[in-house]
Amino acid sequence: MDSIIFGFDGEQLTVLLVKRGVEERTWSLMGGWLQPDESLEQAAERILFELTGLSNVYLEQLNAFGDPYRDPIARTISVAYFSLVKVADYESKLSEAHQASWFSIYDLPPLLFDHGDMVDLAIKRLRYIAALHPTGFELLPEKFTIPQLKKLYDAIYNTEFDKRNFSRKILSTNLLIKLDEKQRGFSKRGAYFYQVNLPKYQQLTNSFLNVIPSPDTMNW
Amino acid sequence: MDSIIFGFDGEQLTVLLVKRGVEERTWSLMGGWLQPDESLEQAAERILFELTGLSNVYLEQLNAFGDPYRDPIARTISVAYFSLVKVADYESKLSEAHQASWFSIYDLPPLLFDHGDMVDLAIKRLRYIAALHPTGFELLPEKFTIPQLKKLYDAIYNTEFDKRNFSRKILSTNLLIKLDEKQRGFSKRGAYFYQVNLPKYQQLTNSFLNVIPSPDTMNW
DNA sequence: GCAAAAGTGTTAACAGTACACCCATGG
DNA sequence: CCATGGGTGTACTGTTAACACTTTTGC
Repeated sequence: MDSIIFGFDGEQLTVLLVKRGVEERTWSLMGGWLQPDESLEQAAERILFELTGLSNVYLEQLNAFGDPYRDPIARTISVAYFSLVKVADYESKLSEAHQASWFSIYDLPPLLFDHGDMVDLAIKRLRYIAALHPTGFELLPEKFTIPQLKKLYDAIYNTEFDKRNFSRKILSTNLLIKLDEKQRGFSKRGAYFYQVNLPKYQQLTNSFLNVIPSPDTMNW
Repeated sequence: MDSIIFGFDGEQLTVLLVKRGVEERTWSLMGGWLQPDESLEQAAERILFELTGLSNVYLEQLNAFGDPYRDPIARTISVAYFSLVKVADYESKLSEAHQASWFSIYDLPPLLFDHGDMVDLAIKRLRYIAALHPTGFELLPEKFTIPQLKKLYDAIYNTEFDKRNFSRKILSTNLLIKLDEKQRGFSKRGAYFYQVNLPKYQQLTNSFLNVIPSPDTMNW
């Protein structure tokens, strides 16, 4: 069981890596073993919690990896999960037991076994999901500004979105609630904070894979 | 390892089920065990081949299922694959060793273990994928007509698409090559056969998960 | 008062939707 | 000659995409 943990530091989309193994020379994904009475998802939650102290986090099964030679020592199957965490919540909760560190997805070190493939696939999946559904909030604090959200999407897709179209599109979902408060200290004018309309958002997340096109609405 | 095998009989979207287990009283998905030197995908291909004699088939990992009590006898993890097969190719290749039979997805018998969940998830995934990418061809013979294709999509989504809009959308992908030949015997006028522009299609399939939105092209 | 980021509106092109008629042919 | 399914076109509507100027405020 391995975990691809995504974060966002305000500029870069990042992945959390640890030093693991006997030699502790190479970086790897956070991982662990499935316990006898755990479901896969429970194990993924536990592993995430052990490293970050976080629970109630966006978590999704990515894929099972089972190349017979992926681990040169023993034949193992790994089910990879990926999660989106709010880096601010995490901060110092980072378990001291692991040497863990965030890396930009555009500047990763060599990784153990097939962990590089896992990260690549996770990035693809994240891009895929985030393009179809408004998921970005999962990587931002409770309160965030539209420019922050745009920077996140810029980072995910390594591009630059048009801020006018971007904010129109986001706001048209009616998923964001504008707060009276402004972000201070970053820009002179200050940007309004927003927060997610949680009930509405959760209704959506439950059904990402449930969306059935109505007649003539296929989207090729 | 379990396999959700989809087919299309011209009217209904169907799933291939077998009688398995000691008592052979309940239906189940086709499954098998991973061999020591096989990758997951190789195992899925082998299992599919053993039952249907087919290879070179659309095959995709669905999910790993690992509820601790999914199999009441032993703790097992199952990686489920789903595949789309051309029923016509298959026909009598059906291995006699297994009692196998096609069921409409709208009329399934009770299934072993969590196989019902697997099928449900596979149907969702198929709907999801087919709405975003032109995959339907995988379930039809080499040569097929537009009305056949429309019937397939009607069956997948349990709805009725508008034939004018449907054919315009399909043809606008430029993925279909019109043949000179007409289907005879089914309708009086006869419908033209088409076949897939394979190179173009394969380029696409390789990148279903690679599609990166260009700026301002997110699709919420 | 100016630099830097926030915020907002308009237009043109395109895609999606709804809808109806003619065509070819076997019987 | 008529019933059945095959094939096509058009007008309307909504969405996407491209683009530029004004506002606020810390310094």
